[in-house]
Amino acid sequence: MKRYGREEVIVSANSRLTIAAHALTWISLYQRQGHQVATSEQIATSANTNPVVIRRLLGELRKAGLVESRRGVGAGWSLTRELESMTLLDVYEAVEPGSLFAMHRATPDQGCVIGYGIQPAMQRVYEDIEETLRRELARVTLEDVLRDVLAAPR
Amino acid sequence: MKRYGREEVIVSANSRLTIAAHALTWISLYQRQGHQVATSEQIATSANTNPVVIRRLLGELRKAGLVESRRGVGAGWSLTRELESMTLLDVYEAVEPGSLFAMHRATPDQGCVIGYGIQPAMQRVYEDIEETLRRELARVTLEDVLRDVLAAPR
DNA sequence: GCAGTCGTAACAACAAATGTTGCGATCAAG
DNA sequence: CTTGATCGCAACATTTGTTGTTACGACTGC
Repeated sequence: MKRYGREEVIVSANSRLTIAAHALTWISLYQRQGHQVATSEQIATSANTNPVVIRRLLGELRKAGLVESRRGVGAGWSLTRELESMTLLDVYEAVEPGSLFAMHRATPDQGCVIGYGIQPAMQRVYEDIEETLRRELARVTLEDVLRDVLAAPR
Repeated sequence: MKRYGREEVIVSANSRLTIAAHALTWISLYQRQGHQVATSEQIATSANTNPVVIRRLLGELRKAGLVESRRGVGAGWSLTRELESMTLLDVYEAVEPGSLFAMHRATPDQGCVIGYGIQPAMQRVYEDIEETLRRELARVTLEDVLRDVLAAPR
C-alpha cells in the first residue's frame, strides 16, 4: 500500500504590485487630508511591513517618476501627479523586473527538432500574453483602485 | 560620494509551462514517427534536464488527463488525445499552482481605511487579469506550438 | 548642532523551483 | 520466475528571489 496525499498551501508569488498600490493610495489619501508628505514609517504601519521595504519600493516608483521624496526634518514622500494619470501598468513596470514565464534553465538540445524550435515558439506566445497583460493593467488607474478601496463595506 | 550601481540580472520566473509544452510536443512528434511511448530519459535529454523533473511534470499532466504512463519494461509516456484538443490553458492549469500576484504577507492594518479595503480591491483586479490570461492561453493549442516549432528556420 | 527621515548596504529568514540520488514497484520478455 | 528497464516517489541539495531587519551615513529644517 502506498501512502500519499500531502496537502500543500501555496504562499509565494510576489506582492510588490499590491504593496506599491497600497503605498500610492495611502499617500494620496493622506495628502487629500491636508498633509504635505507621508513617511515610510506611516505607510509601513498601514501595510504591516518594514519601513525599509516601503522605501525600497517607493525608490523604484521614484525612478519611474511617480513619487518624489524630501529628506531632512519633515521629510517624506509625495505624489508627482494625480492618481487618475497613474495606471497599474506604470506601477507594474516600475516594480516588476522580469517576465511572467521563463525558458529552460539550461539550453535544450539544439540537435533535436523540438529542442531547437521550442524557445522561439514559446517566446512568441509569451510576448503576446504579456502584451495583453499590459493592456489590462493599463486600463486600471490608481484612482480606480482608491475609489474601490473606499467603497469597501465597513 | 555615494557608491551605488549594482547591476542585477533576472534569472527566475518559472519554466514549468515551457518544459511541459516541450515534453508534450516531443511525445507527439515521437509518436508520429511510429513509436508507442516516450521515456522520461529521452525527453529529459531533449530538454536538457533531469528525468525526475520530467516525470514530476508529466505526473501532473497525467492527473489532468493529458497523458498516461505505462510501467515495467517498454514503459513510458503517451498522449491521451490529439494535440489539437490540448490548449496551453490545459497545461497551465495542470502545472501552475498559484496565482500571478500575491496579497500582503501579513494582514494590513484593519483599522486603516486603506489597509482595510486594499485587498478586496486588488483581488478584483487580479481576478480579471487572470481571467484574461486564461482566455489567451486557451487560444493556443499544442498543435499550434508544434507547428511553430517545426517551422523554425535551420 | 540636533532631530527626524531618507538612502543604501549587508545580512538573515523563508520559500519556491530545480536538480539529484536512491530505491521500491511494476511488468514484458525470455 | 528471474531479469532488466522504467516509472513513482520520497528525501535532500542547490540556487535564486522576496521579504524582513539592522545599521549607519547623508541630508535638511529648525
